[in-house]
Amino acid sequence: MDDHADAPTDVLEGTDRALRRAGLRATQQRRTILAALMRSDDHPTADELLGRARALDETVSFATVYRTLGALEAAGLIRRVPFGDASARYEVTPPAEHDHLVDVDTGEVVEIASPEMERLRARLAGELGYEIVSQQTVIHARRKRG
Amino acid sequence: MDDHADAPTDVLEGTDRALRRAGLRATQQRRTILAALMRSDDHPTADELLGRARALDETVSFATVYRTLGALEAAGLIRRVPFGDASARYEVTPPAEHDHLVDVDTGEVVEIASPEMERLRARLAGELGYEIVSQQTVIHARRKRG
DNA sequence: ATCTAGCTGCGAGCCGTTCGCAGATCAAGC
DNA sequence: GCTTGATCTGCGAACGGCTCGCAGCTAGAT
Repeated sequence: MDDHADAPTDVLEGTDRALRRAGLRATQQRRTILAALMRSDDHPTADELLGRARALDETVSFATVYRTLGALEAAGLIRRVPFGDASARYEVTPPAEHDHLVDVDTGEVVEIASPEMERLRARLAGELGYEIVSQQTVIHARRKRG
Repeated sequence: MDDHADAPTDVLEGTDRALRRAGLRATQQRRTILAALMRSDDHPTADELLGRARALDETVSFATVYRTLGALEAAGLIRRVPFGDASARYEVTPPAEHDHLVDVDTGEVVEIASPEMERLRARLAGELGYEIVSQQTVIHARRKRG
């Protein structure tokens, strides 16, 4: 995976294609917002994302961040991660399902990817007659004392 | 398990004991609010709960519902279930962990209890050096056609 | 029965989010 | 390229869920 994107052009071109594929107009602001989220390796709130987007493009406004996040979420490009917080947090839709573990003391977030888990969930839902559309697991945990 | 509570006294006595054990003063309002949640078999919002509590006792107010929910949650007696909604939803803390499956078409909520799941989660967290404090899984799913 | 820490109701206020509108912008068709 | 119209944006005002400050009330210890 590319772990750093020095050339903004790369990221922006990627966002452009992604936006078009999602049936959205590729505006300067949407490009910027999506790019800002893509280069984030945490789970920013709309507010934090506004800050990061503005670092790339001054003109991005508050309302547009919210509207864009809504549109991108509806398109499935990104998703909302429901930590306990008051405000919503976002991540780009990951290629494979994963869960989130939150350290209750530090607030640090660890992503847990487990095919085993995924299979078990699918099986349990299947037994009830359901197909999983999406899934969100947030585990609150504390570091084990050693 | 007792699946219906015809005698309010029973429920109220139960709430009283629970409140005291949690180190909270057993006021009329808290009793009522906790009782209202206990006899709910869904996951009411604070607003819905206010309605149900008022059916039992007119005097319960808005602010008190929120304050009580906060106190009860902090005490571990109840917990917040983070469905996608704007407003928080609550349930009395279940004896055993369970996940929630939400039918995306009907909004219906199914509770899934799986020891296997619980074990797997504990194992995965353990491998990362964490002890699980609490956990919330919300699965959005669609009824299988057939 | 008395006393006081703790709780309640009320209303004002807060914070994240949404909305209406007028002007700007993208991109399809010329 | 230029025009054109649907779509998007910025602004500020509004909204909904929730919290808080205050004055009065109450549980429950003494």
